[in-house]
Amino acid sequence: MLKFDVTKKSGLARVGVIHTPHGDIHTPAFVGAATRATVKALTMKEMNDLGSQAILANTYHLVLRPGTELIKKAGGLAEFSSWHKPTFTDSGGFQIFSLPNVKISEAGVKFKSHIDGASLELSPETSMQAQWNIGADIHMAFDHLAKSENRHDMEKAMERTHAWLKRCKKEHDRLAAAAKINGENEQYLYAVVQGGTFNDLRAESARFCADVDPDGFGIGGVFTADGMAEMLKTVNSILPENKPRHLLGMGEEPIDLFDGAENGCDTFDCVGPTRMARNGSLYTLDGRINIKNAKFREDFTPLMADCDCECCKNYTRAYLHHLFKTDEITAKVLASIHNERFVVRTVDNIRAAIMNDTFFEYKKSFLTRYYHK
RNA sequence: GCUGGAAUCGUCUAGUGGCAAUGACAAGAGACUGUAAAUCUCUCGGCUUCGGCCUUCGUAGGUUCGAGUCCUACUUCCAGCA
Repeated sequence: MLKFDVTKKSGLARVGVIHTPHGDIHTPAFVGAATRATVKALTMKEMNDLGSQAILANTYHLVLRPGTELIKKAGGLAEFSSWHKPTFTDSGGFQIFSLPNVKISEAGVKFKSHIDGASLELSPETSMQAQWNIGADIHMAFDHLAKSENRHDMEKAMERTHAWLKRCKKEHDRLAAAAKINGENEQYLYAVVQGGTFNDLRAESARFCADVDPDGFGIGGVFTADGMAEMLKTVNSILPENKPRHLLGMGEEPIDLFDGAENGCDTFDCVGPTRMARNGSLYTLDGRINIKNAKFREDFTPLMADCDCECCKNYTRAYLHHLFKTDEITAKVLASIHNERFVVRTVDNIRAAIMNDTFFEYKKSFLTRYYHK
């Protein structure tokens, strides 16, 4: 069983430590999105230097390339990618939502590879096997994200997620037993709570997931912050306190990190910060700026005065503007370092604030300044 | 000097009688939340009471209901020949 120590509680918010075979994660923590076993535009050294504690890779993408057997041969995700810290994998369930031409049945899901059109299937069992090959410390159960916000569809997707969760757990336990015999690292399973915007379904899903007794929980299918805090309150009041909770895919907007932590989420992952960075949208304490805007052409100040990242310590807005306008690779590197550092640090600050009982002051001052409210 | 060819929106470019005029780039702005995203969208002659109006395809004339497109002259550039 995954070891998780809660060291401080304040309402639903808490500070804790997740102990994995690749090290500890001090929570709340922001987990870097490393879909294809890399955080786009960044080296693992850069990720390490900017204070990242963990990364999350995607099973679907790694099944396509390079193949999960290869990653197993390399010694697992951490060895393969040279990220010698905790790792997560997402199950591939998100691709049900994001890819076209997906055929879903009780057995599993048929995809067309977006690379060469080849037919591909994932099921609870094959996703678990793939994730064990990849060898991340923490796996997500293979879940069904509904595309529709229609209650009937949402309920169906939730029920399927629950049925699949039982199969995930069974397969995971089987693989865990085999790994134990072989003396391999333990790997852990998070159940994924679904239910969309319907809090009664969310509550039902939370109870179901808790009963399956996984190592922790993912909270999935959240696409806007509207009603999120209330939903998390519902879910996290039901989930057992002694297991970690991961808010899947949220963190592009700082308010989501605050609302998430306040309502009992321990880890976050989001592609937003690095994607924003590659597209020139950069975080500052006064809100996001588009560094490509003409007004930054002769702005010789740092991107963000109070930032301790490699980018802000060494370069000006005018230089970043120039790198973006000339489409230099370094533009994306520096921007990614900054945005990733910004969210990692924000969540680190949230952790410290919960610890010091200053969370609400910090939240208020941060959000007031960031959103100009 | 002669003979061809060419001049179009910041740049390159489409256009061979109905055109404010094609495409790309550049420029300006916006979007992005478990990454089919180093991606995508919009604007890009001026004015507008959003119906239009005005000014535009090297310059000046001409033919025509109508000219970026045809004719004449000129200017500039390119190629070949001297």
